[in-house]
Amino acid sequence: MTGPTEPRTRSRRSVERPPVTAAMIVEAATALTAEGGLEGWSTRQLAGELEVWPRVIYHHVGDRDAVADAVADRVVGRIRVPEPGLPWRQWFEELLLGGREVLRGYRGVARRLVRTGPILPSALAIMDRGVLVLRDAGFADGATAAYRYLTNSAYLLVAVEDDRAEHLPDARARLAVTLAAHRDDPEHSGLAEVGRAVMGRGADDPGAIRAVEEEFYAYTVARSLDGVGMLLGDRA
Amino acid sequence: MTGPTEPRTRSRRSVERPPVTAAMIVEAATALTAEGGLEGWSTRQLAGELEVWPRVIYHHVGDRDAVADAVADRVVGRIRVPEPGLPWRQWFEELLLGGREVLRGYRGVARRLVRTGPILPSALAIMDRGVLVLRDAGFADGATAAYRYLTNSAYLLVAVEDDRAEHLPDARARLAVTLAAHRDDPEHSGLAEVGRAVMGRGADDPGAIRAVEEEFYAYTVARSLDGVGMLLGDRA
DNA sequence: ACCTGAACACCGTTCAAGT
DNA sequence: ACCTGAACACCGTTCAAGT
Repeated sequence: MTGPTEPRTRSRRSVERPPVTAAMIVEAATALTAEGGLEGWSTRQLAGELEVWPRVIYHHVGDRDAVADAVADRVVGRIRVPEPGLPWRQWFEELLLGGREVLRGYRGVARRLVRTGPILPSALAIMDRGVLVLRDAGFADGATAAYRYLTNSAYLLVAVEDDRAEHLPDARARLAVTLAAHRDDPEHSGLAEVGRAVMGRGADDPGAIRAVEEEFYAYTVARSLDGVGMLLGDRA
Repeated sequence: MTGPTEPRTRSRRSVERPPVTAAMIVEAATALTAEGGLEGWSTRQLAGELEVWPRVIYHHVGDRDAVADAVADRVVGRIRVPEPGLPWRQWFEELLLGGREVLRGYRGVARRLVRTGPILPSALAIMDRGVLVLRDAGFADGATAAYRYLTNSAYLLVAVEDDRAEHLPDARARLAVTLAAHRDDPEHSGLAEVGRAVMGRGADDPGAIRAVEEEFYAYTVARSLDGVGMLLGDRA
């Protein structure tokens, strides 16, 4: 109903401010993503942030999907590509542990990264290096599959972490209650096992939760590296 | 504006039809999910399908999230739990390959399954058996982590397959073009590697695409089983 | 208890002009 | 070329009654 600016001096933006550019739109969208995730803002909010009408977004960048792709590309571009020459296992440990730090700051980008893959130019650049690292390590024809497997494993786990943070802040509590109900239940001794494993940690303290998440992420990366490592005959 | 029925005889549902129940709502939502995925229907469409006003959904089941949870629980309940007594590796191969068949019929459920985990009663029942299988195989305290890792690896991959089917029907073509541009590019020899791997397959034919997806899913399951297997000292 | 209408506060996207 | 207004066709959810 009312325009995007509030004092409504009508020509305020066009007179007092530089014209909006595509870069400014992506910049603002990236900031909104840092706050509420890639699905946490609307095109209308983004337009409001820049004090323009929604139509301007379409003019400079495109629809919501195009803006989201641009944000994802920017964020993935911040992932540091490890030094070439490192042993393949260490190269991927650095990429995947470092990548998580970047991606978790922009919820929803991990999911999009895995979905679109090397369609994002920044993801393509990383893949280029990673496949070479694996080829040099002796994976031969299997380098592409191994690369997809390793990055999928890790970044998909980041995507679930994002999902849980976004949708179910109380899910841990619900789960704890469910599992506690089966603790010492002889009919479901598998669940009792899980219950003991989950309850042992301080499930209340957010710091402890983060530590458990990080531990499971490291576990995931390690198991996946072990899994592809066996293709080389690495039986360490 | 107009009511949910079209002939608009106003009392049609209440006179000619049995009252709507929670089970009917979940049934209809499951059918809509089979058609367009878990995010592919709205509460208003669901109400329209049952020829009632949207408010009725809330009365019997709850909000959109509650309906989606109920659908996910129903779908996960259709996953066949393998025989106990199978070797652990074979038990998980059957669970994860069979689970994919069920989940792919209801796009979006895999993502929700991984996000909510054993909060879904049907997922809890499977976890109960799976953790026991791993404990009996000798994983001891590591059974819970191994269970989460194995099911995450597999079902998260199903979730991306769903995502790609839903959001980017033309993504394969875009990727093929991107990679083809770097084929035989000496500056990006890693990408050339990928290009050769991707182009080798008939990327046009949908049957070939499905076969490639299935092959990568089997690869993922195998590598993840290898990865946790190393924890047992399985160096086959 | 179950359902009807209608409303509230949003979406993404597009049309048709304006400067 | 860039931006304004306004509209179109949707959302999920809730209010206030009706039977």
